[in-house]
Amino acid sequence: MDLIQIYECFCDRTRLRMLHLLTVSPLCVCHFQCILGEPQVKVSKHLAYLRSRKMVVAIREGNWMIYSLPQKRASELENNLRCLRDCVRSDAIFRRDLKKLAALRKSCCEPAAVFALASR
Amino acid sequence: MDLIQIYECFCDRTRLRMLHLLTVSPLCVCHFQCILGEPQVKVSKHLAYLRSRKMVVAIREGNWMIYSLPQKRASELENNLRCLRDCVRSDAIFRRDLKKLAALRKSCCEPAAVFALASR
DNA sequence: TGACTATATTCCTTAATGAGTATATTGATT
DNA sequence: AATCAATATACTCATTAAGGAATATAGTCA
Repeated sequence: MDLIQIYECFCDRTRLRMLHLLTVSPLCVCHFQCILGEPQVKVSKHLAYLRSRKMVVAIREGNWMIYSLPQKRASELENNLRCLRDCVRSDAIFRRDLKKLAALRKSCCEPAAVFALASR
Repeated sequence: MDLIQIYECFCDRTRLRMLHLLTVSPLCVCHFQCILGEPQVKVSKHLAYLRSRKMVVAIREGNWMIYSLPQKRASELENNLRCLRDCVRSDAIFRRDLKKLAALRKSCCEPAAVFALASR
């Protein structure tokens, strides 16, 4: 994997928050919409961007698309994701994202099956 | 310091190589030209880009401009620079850059005073 | 089949980026 | 003052990015 591509993916705040969330659990589009508070188009397009660069993979589950980090990740990606988590540990927005995610995992509407996949 | 800005600076290969080199030693424009094999404009403009985002600082030394990482660096920057060095440890281009730098430090033409500053 | 839900894609506009060419600036030297 | 060396800036062009609005697609369920 090309380092530059990783940084290109990282250099938009929305994508950064998405990737950060994906380090915790696979998620579907509606989860992102809900947690990030961003419109569907925006979420969907950023996911397409990430997908085209092999930073995430997607599988369909009925009506839902479940996005996750690739099973097998280049070490550069691993390193940078770890670094990211480190850097945002005390960042208000990223912390709130994690909280919202935790809440979703309990309360969740529908595609709760998603979270079963989190056992990677 | 804003994480996004860091990644924006990181997402061009020339800038990435520059920052990587600066983790070793302050350097002037002509050093970058020589090590990277890129024309003066390109080097100069990328340095301006980095400077405008506070990723590097510059001081004048006669005809030369000496660029270095800021003395006091945000922890995010430190983390990411460390991560970068880690990621490129076995990368051919980055390794060659380091070799060329080492060579320059011995043979160097003129603004050798630069390297005295490396004792940070 | 037809409506519905979740998601993706297209089109458009605006702004930013990267590279090259030419030119300007600034300090040093004679 | 004139010249030179090192570096910076302005201008132009092509490419990419980001967002919004509208529309398309693909599964699901009655």
